[in-house]
Amino acid sequence: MAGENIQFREQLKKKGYKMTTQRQAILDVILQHEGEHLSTEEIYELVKKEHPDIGLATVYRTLLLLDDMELIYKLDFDDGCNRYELNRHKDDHRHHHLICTQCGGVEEVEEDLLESLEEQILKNYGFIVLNHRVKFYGYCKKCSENSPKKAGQD
Amino acid sequence: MAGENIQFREQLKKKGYKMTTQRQAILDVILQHEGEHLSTEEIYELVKKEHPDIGLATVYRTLLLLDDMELIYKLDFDDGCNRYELNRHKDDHRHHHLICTQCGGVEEVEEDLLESLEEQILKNYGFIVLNHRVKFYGYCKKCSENSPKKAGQD
DNA sequence: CAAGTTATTGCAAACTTTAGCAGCAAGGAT
DNA sequence: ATCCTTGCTGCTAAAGTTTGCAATAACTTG
Repeated sequence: MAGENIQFREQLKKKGYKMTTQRQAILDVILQHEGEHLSTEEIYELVKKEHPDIGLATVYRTLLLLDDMELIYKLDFDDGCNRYELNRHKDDHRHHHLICTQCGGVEEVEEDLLESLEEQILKNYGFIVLNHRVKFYGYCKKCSENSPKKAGQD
Repeated sequence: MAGENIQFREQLKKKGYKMTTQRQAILDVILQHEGEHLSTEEIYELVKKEHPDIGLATVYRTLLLLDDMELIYKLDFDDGCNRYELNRHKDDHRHHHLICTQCGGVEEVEEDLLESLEEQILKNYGFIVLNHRVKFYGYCKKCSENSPKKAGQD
């Protein structure tokens, strides 16, 4: 759990950003609530317990930053607000997400296997791929063993 | 192109909803602009040309409805607004998006090439993939020919 | 085709997220 | 430890999206 903090500091420094008590506090809350899909407002309320003076805008900005750094991952459950989840596989952005449309759970896949696709994209479209975001929707093992329904979306 | 209209009417009836001139007008605009990733505001402006009295909230609600029915798909390009695209290939896997971090432009890739990855996911994780969302971030042809800068993120 | 039922609309207010700005604080250098 | 540069914060306003409600329009039934 301390690993994320150190890594966070290093990534910030590398990009010329600064570590602040607010950012620390927000990351702490996220780490303490690993596994929950907290919304921005929920994170704001939790952070306020220790830091009552923090501004909501700061929470929004920090979450954006953490998402950029891929320390957290923005989820879209179509419930009218942004929700985030801790991303345990830090600097390696080469992983994908499996989103179960039944239970809402999110798993991660280590395999990448997109190199050939990216080469083809460069060849056919002249587009240089620097990064990617891949989400697979379907049924996780548990749910598919129980009761498969119909497909869901982003 | 008329197929979508008939299909839309039938789906509405099946769910006990009603066809209205507003819904018709909004669907028409989307059909007429297939291939563009229109935002809610853009759709609103286009619809207003023929139906000046339509309310913005109606456009929001109708797009939500069309998204529920999977006649359109909501896209998240992180540009601060909802964008939608027509869903031509129902049940079919969809194309990928190339997002230029320099100019913000969005292209589409027709190739899929994810079957082998999805098989591997089923084998290793027991996860049944029904659909996927793939975004590639980088430099489009034009931007990379001009001035390649530094890497961008989601 | 008129009447009744009920979903839908437009408006406005509420809510969520982003942007601009002046003062503040973090990190590096002295 | 102090100064200095520059990013960061909190506030507020604006932009984007959703919700509540009374009036309206669409489908059903007779």
